[in-house]
Amino acid sequence: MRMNEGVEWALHSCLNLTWMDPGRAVPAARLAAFYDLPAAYLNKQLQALARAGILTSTSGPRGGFRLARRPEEITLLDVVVAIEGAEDAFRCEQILKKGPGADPEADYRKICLISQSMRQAELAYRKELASRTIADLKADVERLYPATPGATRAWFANARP
Amino acid sequence: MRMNEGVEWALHSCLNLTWMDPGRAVPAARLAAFYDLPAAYLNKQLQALARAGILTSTSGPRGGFRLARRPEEITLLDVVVAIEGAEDAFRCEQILKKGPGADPEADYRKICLISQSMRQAELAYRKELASRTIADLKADVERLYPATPGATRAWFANARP
DNA sequence: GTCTGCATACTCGGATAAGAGCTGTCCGAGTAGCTTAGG
DNA sequence: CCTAAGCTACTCGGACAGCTCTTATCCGAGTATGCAGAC
Repeated sequence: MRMNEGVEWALHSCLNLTWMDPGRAVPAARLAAFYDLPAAYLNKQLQALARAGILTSTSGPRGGFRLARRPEEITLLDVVVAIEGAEDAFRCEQILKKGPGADPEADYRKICLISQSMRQAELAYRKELASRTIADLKADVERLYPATPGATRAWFANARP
Repeated sequence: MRMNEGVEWALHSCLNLTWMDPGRAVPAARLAAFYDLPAAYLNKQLQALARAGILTSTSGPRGGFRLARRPEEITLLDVVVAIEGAEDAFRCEQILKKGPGADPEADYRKICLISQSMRQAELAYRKELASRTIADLKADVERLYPATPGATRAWFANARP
Protein backbone atom coordinates (compact mmCIF):
# COMPACT_ATOMS: atom_id res chain seq x y z
CA MET A 1 0.00 0.00 0.00
CA ARG A 2 2.18 2.79 -1.29
CA MET A 3 0.82 6.28 -1.68
CA ASN A 4 1.49 8.17 -4.88
CA GLU A 5 4.75 10.07 -4.84
CA GLY A 6 2.94 13.03 -6.34
CA VAL A 7 1.11 13.72 -3.09
CA GLU A 8 4.29 14.94 -1.46
CA TRP A 9 5.11 17.10 -4.47
CA ALA A 10 1.60 18.53 -4.60
CA LEU A 11 1.56 19.46 -0.93
CA HIS A 12 4.92 21.20 -1.08
CA SER A 13 3.93 23.01 -4.26
CA CYS A 14 0.64 24.21 -2.77
CA LEU A 15 2.52 25.48 0.25
CA ASN A 16 4.99 27.34 -1.94
CA LEU A 17 2.12 28.88 -3.89
CA THR A 18 0.76 30.43 -0.71
CA TRP A 19 3.83 32.68 -0.61
CA MET A 20 3.47 33.96 -4.16
CA ASP A 21 1.90 37.30 -4.97
CA PRO A 22 -1.81 36.78 -5.43
CA GLY A 23 -2.84 36.75 -9.07
CA ARG A 24 0.65 35.67 -10.05
CA ALA A 25 0.79 32.29 -11.76
CA VAL A 26 3.81 30.01 -11.48
CA PRO A 27 4.64 27.57 -14.30
CA ALA A 28 4.99 23.89 -13.48
CA ALA A 29 8.58 23.97 -14.69
CA ARG A 30 9.47 26.61 -12.12
CA LEU A 31 7.78 24.73 -9.29
CA ALA A 32 9.60 21.59 -10.36
CA ALA A 33 12.98 23.31 -10.52
CA PHE A 34 12.63 24.41 -6.92
CA TYR A 35 12.96 20.79 -5.76
CA ASP A 36 14.70 19.42 -8.85
CA LEU A 37 11.70 17.32 -9.81
CA PRO A 38 10.77 16.02 -13.29
CA ALA A 39 8.78 18.93 -14.66
CA ALA A 40 6.43 17.04 -16.96
CA TYR A 41 5.41 14.65 -14.25
CA LEU A 42 4.80 17.37 -11.69
CA ASN A 43 2.74 19.08 -14.34
CA LYS A 44 0.57 15.99 -14.46
CA GLN A 45 -0.05 16.14 -10.72
CA LEU A 46 -0.85 19.85 -10.86
CA GLN A 47 -3.35 19.12 -13.60
CA ALA A 48 -5.11 16.79 -11.20
CA LEU A 49 -5.23 19.55 -8.60
CA ALA A 50 -6.68 21.88 -11.21
CA ARG A 51 -9.35 19.35 -12.14
CA ALA A 52 -10.22 19.08 -8.45
CA GLY A 53 -10.65 22.84 -8.21
CA ILE A 54 -7.69 23.37 -5.91
CA LEU A 55 -5.60 25.23 -8.47
CA THR A 56 -6.44 27.28 -11.53
CA SER A 57 -4.33 26.95 -14.63
CA THR A 58 -3.48 29.52 -17.27
CA SER A 59 -1.89 28.79 -20.62
CA GLY A 60 0.56 30.89 -22.55
CA PRO A 61 3.30 33.29 -21.51
CA ARG A 62 3.13 34.42 -17.89
CA GLY A 63 0.77 31.50 -17.38
CA GLY A 64 1.02 28.67 -14.89
CA PHE A 65 -0.80 27.61 -11.75
CA ARG A 66 -2.12 29.50 -8.75
CA LEU A 67 -4.33 28.61 -5.81
CA ALA A 68 -7.99 28.54 -6.72
CA ARG A 69 -9.15 29.38 -3.22
CA ARG A 70 -7.80 30.61 0.08
CA PRO A 71 -5.34 28.32 1.89
CA GLU A 72 -7.79 28.09 4.79
CA GLU A 73 -10.18 26.33 2.45
CA ILE A 74 -7.76 23.67 1.21
CA THR A 75 -7.38 20.66 3.46
CA LEU A 76 -4.68 18.03 3.18
CA LEU A 77 -7.47 15.58 2.41
CA ASP A 78 -8.49 17.64 -0.59
CA VAL A 79 -4.99 17.33 -2.02
CA VAL A 80 -4.67 13.63 -1.27
CA VAL A 81 -8.05 12.87 -2.83
CA ALA A 82 -7.22 14.96 -5.88
CA ILE A 83 -4.08 12.90 -6.54
CA GLU A 84 -5.05 9.48 -5.25
CA GLY A 85 -8.73 9.45 -6.04
CA ALA A 86 -11.66 9.15 -3.67
CA GLU A 87 -11.71 5.38 -3.41
CA ASP A 88 -10.93 3.69 -0.12
CA ALA A 89 -7.66 1.85 0.11
CA PHE A 90 -9.46 -1.19 1.45
CA ARG A 91 -11.93 -2.37 -1.14
CA CYS A 92 -14.44 -4.84 0.24
CA GLU A 93 -14.92 -7.41 -2.53
CA GLN A 94 -17.81 -8.97 -0.63
CA ILE A 95 -16.27 -12.40 -0.51
CA LEU A 96 -18.98 -13.34 1.96
CA LYS A 97 -21.29 -13.42 -1.04
CA LYS A 98 -19.31 -16.37 -2.35
CA GLY A 99 -19.52 -18.21 0.97
CA PRO A 100 -22.12 -20.82 1.91
CA GLY A 101 -25.48 -19.51 2.99
CA ALA A 102 -24.91 -16.05 1.55
CA ASP A 103 -27.72 -13.69 0.71
CA PRO A 104 -27.34 -12.68 -2.96
CA GLU A 105 -29.35 -9.52 -2.33
CA ALA A 106 -27.36 -8.28 0.66
CA ASP A 107 -24.79 -5.52 0.33
CA TYR A 108 -21.94 -6.96 2.33
CA ARG A 109 -19.99 -3.75 2.06
CA LYS A 110 -22.43 -2.43 4.64
CA ILE A 111 -23.17 -5.41 6.86
CA CYS A 112 -19.79 -7.17 6.88
CA LEU A 113 -18.16 -6.29 10.18
CA ILE A 114 -14.67 -6.57 8.76
CA SER A 115 -15.56 -4.09 6.08
CA GLN A 116 -17.03 -1.78 8.70
CA SER A 117 -13.91 -1.93 10.85
CA MET A 118 -11.61 -1.17 7.97
CA ARG A 119 -13.80 1.67 6.83
CA GLN A 120 -13.85 3.12 10.33
CA ALA A 121 -10.06 3.15 10.41
CA GLU A 122 -9.89 4.92 7.07
CA LEU A 123 -12.45 7.38 8.34
CA ALA A 124 -10.15 8.26 11.22
CA TYR A 125 -7.35 8.74 8.71
CA ARG A 126 -9.40 11.02 6.51
CA LYS A 127 -10.71 12.93 9.49
CA GLU A 128 -7.18 13.69 10.58
CA LEU A 129 -6.22 14.89 7.11
CA ALA A 130 -9.39 16.95 6.77
CA SER A 131 -8.69 18.75 10.02
CA ARG A 132 -5.48 20.27 8.70
CA THR A 133 -5.36 22.94 6.03
CA ILE A 134 -2.65 24.42 3.86
CA ALA A 135 -3.06 27.59 5.92
CA ASP A 136 -2.20 25.64 9.08
CA LEU A 137 0.96 24.38 7.44
CA LYS A 138 1.81 27.86 6.27
CA ALA A 139 1.35 29.32 9.74
CA ASP A 140 3.45 26.60 11.39
CA VAL A 141 6.27 26.98 8.89
CA GLU A 142 6.30 30.75 9.31
CA ARG A 143 6.47 30.31 13.08
CA LEU A 144 9.16 27.62 13.15
CA TYR A 145 11.21 28.72 10.13
CA PRO A 146 10.68 32.48 9.76
CA ALA A 147 13.24 32.76 6.97
CA THR A 148 11.50 30.34 4.65
CA PRO A 149 8.74 32.53 3.19
CA GLY A 150 11.10 35.35 2.22
CA ALA A 151 13.71 33.00 0.83
CA THR A 152 11.12 31.12 -1.18
CA ARG A 153 9.56 34.24 -2.55
CA ALA A 154 12.99 35.56 -3.49
CA TRP A 155 13.96 32.36 -5.25
CA PHE A 156 10.81 32.37 -7.38
CA ALA A 157 11.21 36.07 -8.14
CA ASN A 158 14.89 36.01 -9.08
CA ALA A 159 15.98 32.68 -10.39
CA ARG A 160 15.93 32.58 -14.13
CA PRO A 161 16.75 29.08 -15.32
CA MET B 1 -3.30 3.76 -2.98
CA ARG B 2 -4.89 0.37 -3.15
CA MET B 3 -4.57 -2.05 -0.30
CA ASN B 4 -3.62 -5.63 -1.02
CA GLU B 5 -6.59 -7.82 -1.75
CA GLY B 6 -5.12 -10.46 0.55
CA VAL B 7 -5.89 -8.39 3.63
CA GLU B 8 -9.59 -9.05 3.24
CA TRP B 9 -8.98 -12.74 2.71
CA ALA B 10 -6.63 -12.95 5.68
CA LEU B 11 -9.07 -11.27 8.04
CA HIS B 12 -11.96 -13.49 7.03
CA SER B 13 -9.77 -16.58 7.28
CA CYS B 14 -8.53 -15.63 10.75
CA LEU B 15 -12.10 -15.11 11.85
CA ASN B 16 -13.14 -18.50 10.51
CA LEU B 17 -10.22 -20.12 12.28
CA THR B 18 -11.52 -18.85 15.62
CA TRP B 19 -14.48 -21.21 15.24
CA MET B 20 -12.41 -24.31 14.59
CA ASP B 21 -11.64 -26.84 17.28
CA PRO B 22 -8.43 -25.79 19.00
CA GLY B 23 -5.48 -27.84 17.90
CA ARG B 24 -7.22 -28.57 14.59
CA ALA B 25 -5.37 -27.27 11.55
CA VAL B 26 -7.21 -26.22 8.39
CA PRO B 27 -5.48 -26.48 5.00
CA ALA B 28 -5.27 -23.38 2.85
CA ALA B 29 -7.23 -25.14 0.12
CA ARG B 30 -10.16 -25.63 2.48
CA LEU B 31 -10.11 -22.04 3.66
CA ALA B 32 -9.99 -20.91 0.03
CA ALA B 33 -12.89 -23.14 -1.02
CA PHE B 34 -15.09 -21.54 1.63
CA TYR B 35 -15.08 -18.27 -0.33
CA ASP B 36 -14.14 -19.71 -3.73
CA LEU B 37 -10.74 -18.03 -3.70
CA PRO B 38 -7.60 -19.07 -5.62
CA ALA B 39 -6.06 -21.55 -3.20
CA ALA B 40 -2.42 -21.03 -4.07
CA TYR B 41 -2.65 -17.29 -3.67
CA LEU B 42 -4.47 -17.47 -0.36
CA ASN B 43 -1.76 -19.88 0.71
CA LYS B 44 0.74 -17.14 -0.02
CA GLN B 45 -1.06 -14.71 2.25
CA LEU B 46 -1.37 -17.27 5.03
CA GLN B 47 2.36 -17.86 4.78
CA ALA B 48 2.86 -14.19 5.50
CA LEU B 49 0.64 -14.48 8.56
CA ALA B 50 2.68 -17.46 9.71
CA ARG B 51 5.93 -15.53 9.27
CA ALA B 52 4.42 -12.76 11.39
CA GLY B 53 3.61 -15.19 14.16
CA ILE B 54 -0.15 -14.88 13.80
CA LEU B 55 -0.66 -18.40 12.50
CA THR B 56 1.25 -21.64 12.87
CA SER B 57 1.60 -23.94 9.91
CA THR B 58 1.85 -27.71 9.77
CA SER B 59 2.87 -29.76 6.76
CA GLY B 60 1.61 -33.10 5.63
CA PRO B 61 -1.73 -34.87 6.01
CA ARG B 62 -4.05 -33.32 8.58
CA GLY B 63 -1.80 -30.29 8.41
CA GLY B 64 -2.69 -26.71 7.62
CA PHE B 65 -2.94 -23.45 9.53
CA ARG B 66 -4.24 -22.55 12.96
CA LEU B 67 -4.14 -19.46 15.13
CA ALA B 68 -0.82 -19.06 16.88
CA ARG B 69 -2.28 -17.12 19.78
CA ARG B 70 -5.61 -16.24 21.32
CA PRO B 71 -7.96 -14.06 19.21
CA GLU B 72 -7.81 -11.41 21.93
CA GLU B 73 -4.13 -11.02 21.16
CA ILE B 74 -4.48 -10.52 17.39
CA THR B 75 -5.33 -7.00 16.31
CA LEU B 76 -6.48 -5.99 12.86
CA LEU B 77 -3.29 -3.97 12.61
CA ASP B 78 -1.24 -7.13 13.14
CA VAL B 79 -2.92 -8.73 10.14
CA VAL B 80 -2.63 -5.66 7.94
CA VAL B 81 1.05 -5.23 8.76
CA ALA B 82 1.72 -8.91 8.15
CA ILE B 83 0.31 -8.67 4.62
CA GLU B 84 1.15 -5.10 3.62
CA GLY B 85 4.41 -4.60 5.44
CA ALA B 86 5.23 -2.13 8.17
CA GLU B 87 6.13 0.80 5.92
CA ASP B 88 4.00 3.91 5.93
CA ALA B 89 1.86 4.54 2.87
CA PHE B 90 3.20 8.07 2.66
CA ARG B 91 6.95 7.92 2.16
CA CYS B 92 8.66 11.23 2.74
CA GLU B 93 11.35 11.46 0.08
CA GLN B 94 12.77 14.58 1.71
CA ILE B 95 12.44 16.73 -1.35
CA LEU B 96 13.22 19.70 0.86
CA LYS B 97 16.78 18.45 0.79
CA LYS B 98 16.88 19.24 -2.93
CA GLY B 99 15.51 22.74 -2.39
CA PRO B 100 17.55 25.93 -2.04
CA GLY B 101 19.07 26.55 1.36
CA ALA B 102 18.63 22.99 2.54
CA ASP B 103 20.62 21.48 5.36
CA PRO B 104 22.31 18.31 4.04
CA GLU B 105 22.61 16.95 7.56
CA ALA B 106 18.98 17.44 8.57
CA ASP B 107 16.53 14.56 8.63
CA TYR B 108 13.55 16.11 6.93
CA ARG B 109 11.41 13.11 7.68
CA LYS B 110 11.34 14.44 11.22
CA ILE B 111 11.32 18.21 10.81
CA CYS B 112 9.23 18.59 7.65
CA LEU B 113 5.77 19.64 8.78
CA ILE B 114 4.09 18.00 5.82
CA SER B 115 5.75 14.74 6.68
CA GLN B 116 4.65 15.13 10.28
CA SER B 117 1.05 15.78 9.33
CA MET B 118 0.89 12.79 7.04
CA ARG B 119 2.47 10.59 9.66
CA GLN B 120 0.01 11.78 12.28
CA ALA B 121 -2.90 10.81 10.04
CA GLU B 122 -1.47 7.36 9.48
CA LEU B 123 -0.96 7.06 13.21
CA ALA B 124 -4.67 7.65 13.74
CA TYR B 125 -5.37 4.97 11.16
CA ARG B 126 -3.10 2.46 12.83
CA LYS B 127 -4.44 3.30 16.25
CA GLU B 128 -7.94 2.53 15.10
CA LEU B 129 -6.87 -0.79 13.64
CA ALA B 130 -4.84 -1.68 16.71
CA SER B 131 -7.80 -1.08 18.99
CA ARG B 132 -9.83 -3.85 17.39
CA THR B 133 -9.01 -7.54 17.76
CA ILE B 134 -10.12 -10.69 16.03
CA ALA B 135 -11.90 -11.56 19.28
CA ASP B 136 -13.94 -8.35 19.01
CA LEU B 137 -14.99 -9.31 15.51
CA LYS B 138 -15.84 -12.81 16.65
CA ALA B 139 -17.99 -11.51 19.51
CA ASP B 140 -19.84 -9.05 17.28
CA VAL B 141 -20.54 -11.65 14.63
CA GLU B 142 -21.82 -14.10 17.21
CA ARG B 143 -24.10 -11.43 18.61
CA LEU B 144 -25.46 -10.15 15.28
CA TYR B 145 -25.44 -13.39 13.32
CA PRO B 146 -25.84 -16.20 15.87
CA ALA B 147 -26.15 -18.87 13.17
CA THR B 148 -22.82 -18.13 11.58
CA PRO B 149 -20.44 -19.93 13.97
CA GLY B 150 -22.37 -23.22 13.86
CA ALA B 151 -22.86 -23.07 10.12
CA THR B 152 -19.21 -22.32 9.52
CA ARG B 153 -18.04 -25.06 11.83
CA ALA B 154 -20.39 -27.50 10.14
CA TRP B 155 -19.20 -26.56 6.67
CA PHE B 156 -15.57 -27.12 7.57
CA ALA B 157 -16.40 -30.38 9.32
CA ASN B 158 -18.59 -31.88 6.58
CA ALA B 159 -17.77 -30.55 3.17
CA ARG B 160 -15.43 -32.86 1.33
CA PRO B 161 -14.42 -31.25 -1.95
C1' DG C 1 1.91 58.81 -31.74
C1' DT C 2 -1.62 55.24 -31.80
C1' DC C 3 -3.98 51.29 -33.30
C1' DT C 4 -4.25 46.86 -35.57
C1' DG C 5 -2.69 42.58 -37.26
C1' DC C 6 0.68 38.99 -37.04
C1' DA C 7 4.42 36.12 -35.79
C1' DT C 8 6.46 34.10 -31.76
C1' DA C 9 7.41 31.80 -27.78
C1' DC C 10 5.50 30.00 -23.82
C1' DT C 11 2.38 26.95 -21.05
C1' DC C 12 -0.95 23.59 -20.22
C1' DG C 13 -3.15 19.20 -21.55
C1' DG C 14 -3.60 14.78 -22.95
C1' DA C 15 -1.68 10.83 -25.49
C1' DT C 16 2.12 7.67 -25.34
C1' DA C 17 6.12 4.31 -23.46
C1' DA C 18 9.04 2.03 -19.51
C1' DG C 19 9.23 0.13 -14.77
C1' DA C 20 7.56 -1.67 -10.35
C1' DG C 21 4.42 -4.09 -7.64
C1' DC C 22 0.40 -6.85 -7.12
C1' DT C 23 -2.03 -11.04 -8.73
C1' DG C 24 -1.99 -15.65 -9.95
C1' DT C 25 0.20 -20.33 -10.83
C1' DC C 26 3.25 -24.21 -10.48
C1' DC C 27 6.23 -27.71 -8.67
C1' DG C 28 9.46 -29.52 -5.08
C1' DA C 29 10.60 -30.63 0.11
C1' DG C 30 8.91 -32.58 4.02
C1' DT C 31 5.63 -35.08 6.91
C1' DA C 32 1.85 -37.87 8.85
C1' DG C 33 -0.84 -41.71 8.15
C1' DC C 34 -1.87 -46.08 5.83
C1' DT C 35 -0.48 -50.58 4.04
C1' DT C 36 1.88 -54.61 4.27
C1' DA C 37 4.94 -57.95 5.68
C1' DG C 38 7.23 -60.19 9.43
C1' DG C 39 7.62 -61.80 14.25
C1' DC D 1 -2.44 -60.21 17.17
C1' DC D 2 1.28 -56.73 17.46
C1' DT D 3 5.17 -54.21 15.53
C1' DA D 4 7.90 -51.98 12.23
C1' DA D 5 9.34 -50.55 7.75
C1' DG D 6 8.11 -48.62 3.48
C1' DC D 7 4.95 -46.25 0.55
C1' DT D 8 1.52 -43.01 -0.52
C1' DA D 9 -0.84 -38.88 -0.43
C1' DC D 10 -1.20 -34.54 1.46
C1' DT D 11 0.39 -29.83 2.78
C1' DC D 12 3.32 -26.01 3.07
C1' DG D 13 6.96 -23.18 1.00
C1' DG D 14 9.25 -20.71 -2.24
C1' DA D 15 10.32 -19.99 -7.25
C1' DC D 16 8.24 -18.56 -11.67
C1' DA D 17 4.88 -15.73 -15.30
C1' DG D 18 0.90 -12.20 -16.47
C1' DC D 19 -1.25 -8.00 -15.63
C1' DT D 20 -2.46 -3.53 -13.55
C1' DC D 21 -0.98 0.68 -11.80
C1' DT D 22 2.55 4.02 -10.99
C1' DT D 23 6.29 6.69 -12.99
C1' DA D 24 8.18 9.19 -16.67
C1' DT D 25 8.28 11.51 -21.21
C1' DC D 26 6.88 13.77 -25.40
C1' DC D 27 4.39 16.58 -28.65
C1' DG D 28 0.27 19.28 -30.05
C1' DA D 29 -3.52 23.03 -28.96
C1' DG D 30 -4.24 27.38 -27.30
C1' DT D 31 -2.95 32.00 -25.67
C1' DA D 32 -0.78 36.28 -24.07
C1' DT D 33 3.05 38.98 -25.45
C1' DG D 34 5.84 41.80 -28.21
C1' DC D 35 6.85 43.62 -32.74
C1' DA D 36 6.01 45.65 -37.14
C1' DG D 37 3.52 48.28 -40.15
C1' DA D 38 -0.29 51.27 -41.49
C1' DC D 39 -3.07 55.28 -40.37
